[in-house]
Amino acid sequence: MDTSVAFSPRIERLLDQASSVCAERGSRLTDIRRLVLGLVLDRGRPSGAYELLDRLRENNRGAAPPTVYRALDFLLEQGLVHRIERLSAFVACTHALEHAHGCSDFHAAQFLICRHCGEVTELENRGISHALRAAGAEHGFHISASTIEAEGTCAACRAKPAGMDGPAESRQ
Amino acid sequence: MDTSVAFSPRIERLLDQASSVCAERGSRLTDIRRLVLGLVLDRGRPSGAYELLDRLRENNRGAAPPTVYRALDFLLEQGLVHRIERLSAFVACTHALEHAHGCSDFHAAQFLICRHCGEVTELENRGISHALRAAGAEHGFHISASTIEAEGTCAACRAKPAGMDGPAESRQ
DNA sequence: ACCCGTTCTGTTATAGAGTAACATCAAGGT
DNA sequence: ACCTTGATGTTACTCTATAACAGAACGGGT
Repeated sequence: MDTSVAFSPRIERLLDQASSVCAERGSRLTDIRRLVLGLVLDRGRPSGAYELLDRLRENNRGAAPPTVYRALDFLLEQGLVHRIERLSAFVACTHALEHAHGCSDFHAAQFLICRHCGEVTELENRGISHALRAAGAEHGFHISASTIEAEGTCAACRAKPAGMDGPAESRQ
Repeated sequence: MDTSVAFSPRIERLLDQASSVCAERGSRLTDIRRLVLGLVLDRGRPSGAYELLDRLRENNRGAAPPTVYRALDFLLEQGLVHRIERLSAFVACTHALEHAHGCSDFHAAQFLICRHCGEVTELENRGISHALRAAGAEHGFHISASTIEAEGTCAACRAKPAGMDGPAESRQ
C-alpha cells in the first residue's frame, strides 16, 4: 500500500491528533484507517462508502468493500466520524478533535442537512438529547444511542433561493 | 392479483379506516397499497422492503421491487407508515388512524427501538421536535423534515435481562 | 529470538436496499 | 372514440452492506 498520500497540512495535523487520541485509548489508527479518515475530512461533506472506496483504490489497489466498512466501523467506534442515516453517508466528527477527550463518552449529536448545497452541520445540543432521554425514560426505555437528523435549508441557501449555484449532489 | 387476502378483523378495520382517510384526501388506497399496509400492520414490527416483497408475492406473483417501493412511498406520503432510518425498515404509524385527521401536517414523531425484542414504540413529543426546530433556527436553518430515533432497551426487556426469549431479529 | 494469541487485512461471494426507464393498463372526462 | 392522468408491469441496474474464510502483521511473554 502506498503510504505516501499527503492531505493538506490542516488535515495532516488533524490526522496526527486523531492518531494520538487513539493511542491514548489503546487502539491504533492504522494506515488504512488514517487514509479513510483523511478522505472523509478532505471531502468535507457526506461521503458514501463506495465513493470512499473509489478514492481509496487510488492508493490501495486491493481495497474492497470490507476494507472501507471496517475502517469506517472503527472510526465510528472512536467517535471520529458519524454516519448520517438519511444519506447512508459518513462525515467527520466536528467535535472529536476539538475537545481533547474525543467522543468516547455518550456523545449525542444532531445534524442539519441542507437539501440545496448538501452541507451537514453538526450540533451538540444537550437539551435535545436530554429531552429524548427523558421521553424514553417515561416509557421505561433506556437509550444507549440515538439518531437526530433534520433536513431542510441552510442559512446560506435561504439567502440565495433561486441561485442553484452551490455544489449540490442531492438536488431535487 | 388475488384480492381475497384477509387479515385479522382488527387489521381489516384499520385498513377500511385508512381507505376512508385516503378517499377524503382525494387519493386512493388501491389493492396493492392496501395489501402492503396490511402486511406492515400484520407484522407489528419493522419490516424490510424485501421481506414485504416476499409476502406480497404470495398474493401477487408479478410483484417486483418497484411494486413495494411505490406502495411504501404512497403510504409514507399519506403518513400511514414511517421509515425507521436506523433499520432501513418500515412500521405502521400508530397515530395516523387514531386521530381522524391522519398525519398530513407536520407530523414529527420519535421512535424507540429495542435492541432485544426488536419492538419499535412511536412517540409524539412536541417538546423534542420544537427543541430541534429551535436549535436549527439558531443557525438560520429551516427544518422541513426530521428523523429522531433512539436505540436501547425497552421496559419489558429490562425486566427479563438474561431471558433472550423475545422474538429478536437483530440480537447482537 | 521464538512462540502464540489477537488484531488487522485480503479476497471472494452474496444479500439487501433502492431506482431508472419504458411499456402497459385502467378510469374518467370531454 | 379520444385523450389525459394515475397506477402497475417489467427489465435491468446501482448502491449499500455483510458473511466467511485465509493470510499477514503486531505485541507480549518467556
